[in-house]
Amino acid sequence: METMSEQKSRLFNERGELVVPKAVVGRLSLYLREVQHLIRDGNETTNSTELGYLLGVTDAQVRKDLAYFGQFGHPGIGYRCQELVSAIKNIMGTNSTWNIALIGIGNLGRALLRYKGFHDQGFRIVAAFDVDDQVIGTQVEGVDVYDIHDLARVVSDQSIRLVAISVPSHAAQSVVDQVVEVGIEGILNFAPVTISVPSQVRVIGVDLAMELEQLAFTVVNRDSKSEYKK
Amino acid sequence: METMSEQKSRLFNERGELVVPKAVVGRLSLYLREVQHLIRDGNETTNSTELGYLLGVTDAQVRKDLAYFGQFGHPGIGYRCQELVSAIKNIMGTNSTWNIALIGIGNLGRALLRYKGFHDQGFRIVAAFDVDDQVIGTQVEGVDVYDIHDLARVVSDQSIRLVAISVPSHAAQSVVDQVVEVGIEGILNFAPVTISVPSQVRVIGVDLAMELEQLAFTVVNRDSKSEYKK
DNA sequence: TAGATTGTTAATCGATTAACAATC
DNA sequence: TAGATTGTTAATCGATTAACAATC
Repeated sequence: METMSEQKSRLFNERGELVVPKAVVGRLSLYLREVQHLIRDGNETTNSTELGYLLGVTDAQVRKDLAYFGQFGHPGIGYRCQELVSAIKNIMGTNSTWNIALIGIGNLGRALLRYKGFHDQGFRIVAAFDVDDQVIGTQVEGVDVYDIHDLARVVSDQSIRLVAISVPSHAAQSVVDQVVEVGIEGILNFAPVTISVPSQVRVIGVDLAMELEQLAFTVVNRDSKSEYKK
Repeated sequence: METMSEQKSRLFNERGELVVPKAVVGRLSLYLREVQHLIRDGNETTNSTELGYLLGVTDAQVRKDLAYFGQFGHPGIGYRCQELVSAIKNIMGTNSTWNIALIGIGNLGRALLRYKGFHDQGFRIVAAFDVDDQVIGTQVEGVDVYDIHDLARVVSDQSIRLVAISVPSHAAQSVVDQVVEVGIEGILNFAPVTISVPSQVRVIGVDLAMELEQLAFTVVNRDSKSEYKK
């Protein structure tokens, strides 16, 4: 591909494999969040030492992480906050808005519908789905609730590529199969079960009980040394 | 410490530092979840190959991960599911129930109060806190809602060591300071901001918008190779 | 210019995998 | 016993850090 952008050629090697360590991708979101806060606080520029301090990593790591994606630092100056935010958003694909479908209007589903944080980062829940006749056809937080059977049509009409799934565990795999069927590319799964998808579909699982478990572990096995600063 | 248990002596080195890689701790919860499912499906034993398949890691890694904490496999047989579950729960500190306080009764807070998944894994939200006079003194999902000023008393009365914080971002640090003040040991932070705590307090942050960002990245930068199986 | 800070290379550190003797 | 599978060592692989020439 001769027309491949410079950015892409940095992210992939000759075999078409993503060459950015997974850990770096995780930190990218954190950089974005911190730089956005710095802007809100009136900062024009920042630098690897400051960002490293905010994230609890070394300055060398900050520079190396960002350098995977191009050269947007300025020697002697640092990183211009606005520039950095828009560069990271470009990399993450959040410079334009993503339409999201939410499946499962239980307590968590409703909380997600009302959650303001998504919008600020370029995500918009534009459709909700459920199996309960009581809610189908109504609106929740201004979002239409559809029968899950209308999935294909709504996904196509609204150009939806990502879904959030907040259905009971026992229903999760069946819902996943349905969203995969209609061509969804990424799934945010809140059901505490492992789901199977074809290799071209991406899944991120959020298991709230598991997070508490991790916390319990770090508290129980706390020691003198490790410092979780920030 | 002569009386230190064998388990503990495996987890810490001579300098009192935790010697288990962070990544292993993350997988421990996943092992627990999968083995519990295997039990539900009627399995008595499992093995490193099966667990590796379920988690998407190698069999060697499963054995090495579990071996950090002791020898609970049986050569020629594998791992007895019940045994493994209770071993992992012991390690994670979830063999007995943890009392949790929830701070911030907004949409997400209410969803957390109603979430059934915590209880199954040994967590119980026993008290909720807010600043809104309308809800203070009432019950939500059978849980008393207190004024945040009663934090010290309730935390002490109910032996609360962990809190979940679901307040608006701008209020998060102030709430954190208050829970630290009353001796809370671990914080699950749902506010999308970095918070500061003294080094003895543990924090895990869950940022829902960030999870969607990660998902968007993997979808946008998808390539032929990487397979996120399961 | 002098001072600051990047991007990148090479060295270090840590985590994963392969292989296999020990064990049931 | 033969077959299966562990726990562990050594080899490999990948990620982090230190150092510094290049640059503003």
